[in-house]
Amino acid sequence: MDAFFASVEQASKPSLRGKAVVVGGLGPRGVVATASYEARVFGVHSAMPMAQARRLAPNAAYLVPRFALYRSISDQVMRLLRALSPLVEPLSLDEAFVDLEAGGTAWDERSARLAGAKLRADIRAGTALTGSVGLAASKMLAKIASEQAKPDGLVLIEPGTERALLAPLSVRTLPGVGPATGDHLRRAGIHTVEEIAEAGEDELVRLLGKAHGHALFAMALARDERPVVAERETKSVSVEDTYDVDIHDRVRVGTEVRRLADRCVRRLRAAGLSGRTIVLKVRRYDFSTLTRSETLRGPTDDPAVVREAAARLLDSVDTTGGVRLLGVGVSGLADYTQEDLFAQAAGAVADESPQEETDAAPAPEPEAPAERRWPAGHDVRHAGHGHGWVQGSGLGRVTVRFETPGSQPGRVKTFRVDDPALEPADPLPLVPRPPGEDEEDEEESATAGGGKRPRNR
DNA sequence: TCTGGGGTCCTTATACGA
DNA sequence: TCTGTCGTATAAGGACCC
Repeated sequence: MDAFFASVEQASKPSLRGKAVVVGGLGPRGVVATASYEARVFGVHSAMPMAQARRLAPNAAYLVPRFALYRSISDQVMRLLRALSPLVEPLSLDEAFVDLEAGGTAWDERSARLAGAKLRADIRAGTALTGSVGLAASKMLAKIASEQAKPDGLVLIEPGTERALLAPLSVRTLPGVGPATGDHLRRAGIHTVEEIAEAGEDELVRLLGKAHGHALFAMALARDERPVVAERETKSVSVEDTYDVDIHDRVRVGTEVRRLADRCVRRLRAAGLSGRTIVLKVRRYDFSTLTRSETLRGPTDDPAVVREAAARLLDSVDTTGGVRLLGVGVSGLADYTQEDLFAQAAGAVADESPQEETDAAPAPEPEAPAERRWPAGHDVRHAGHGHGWVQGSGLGRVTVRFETPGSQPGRVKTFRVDDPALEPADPLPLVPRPPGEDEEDEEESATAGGGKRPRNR
């Protein structure tokens, strides 16, 4: 999908169409998740600090991500993909590999182009969004093709042309070559894919190590036999928070770690998993990151056990100077939920207390700041004016634009944050549902994260 | 106002039992 | 009995991806 989060927001908010839209964390330490193509013109891109984005594009619309909505649209698109083949490998909410041959959907260039074109049309009809398609003989090449196809295009790499096509490209186009490996190669005088091939396998292994070296050399020769795998098992579950200001108080650090442990266990249990290894992550004031881990004698999903392990791990960490991020994770997963006697014995019987605080919004209670109660971009309903979305809030006021996916760009009105006529609302479908076709069991209605969740992530 | 959150995989060091 | 070695777990850190 093209600029997925930003495109969803534009589709759901007519006044933002054709405008620079930036979706990401709005706090002092937020980063950009997705920038619309209009915003990219200003140099804004993913992973950029929000502060920098605001300097580059001060007039863009800045919105917090609405994952529940994106997930429901993602599910819709993935369903279209699974109609093409049972072999669908999602990479994220907005990207997936499909083995068209295995699905019997395509067997040559012509049939592949047809399938790709139809898919793009179906996506547009079903979601009002554009998606790009890359068609090729391997995952790596399909991925590169889809990058070239963006936005709103289709690219097919013809068999036999692969190596010539790769040769002049930057090493950074190959999957697995990021900033560090890119620098490494550059210092060795290797800038293009062709130069990787010329360097030879031994040299690459010497430069980058065994796994990476062999893999990269194969990629450079357009050799990639990795199969499309539909179901991948989850290997770890973790949660982490970056705090708006560094935490110095050791007691506060302890309570945060406990909260994170509880949240992590809730996710673990929701997935029907338990795990043996508990991991604590600490990012300090200077951005140095360290992890401490401990492996239990058996898998657990007991909040008290995880909490106490995390607390023990914290004991071995120096937090003077302050911490900016804390995280708790569980790995070494077992897919069955087993009450483990050893692990349980390790934790006191002070079991079962973490039933408060739902996974989602961290309790926007009475005196929550306006920005928390009315997050920018979220939908609302006003008794008199109908459906709209929060354009901004603060100082006791909330500004709402009244429009819906199918309407003309709407009007803006401002209310007091405690106006009783105003209440949060669920997102509306981006495409009007054809009458008489209520979607049956898969009813997820683009609402909050309820309902079933994909087995992974 | 520098730098999110959720993952995966690899490398290196160390400990330990056969 | 002593010593080296081999394979496997564990722990910590890094790179990468979306």
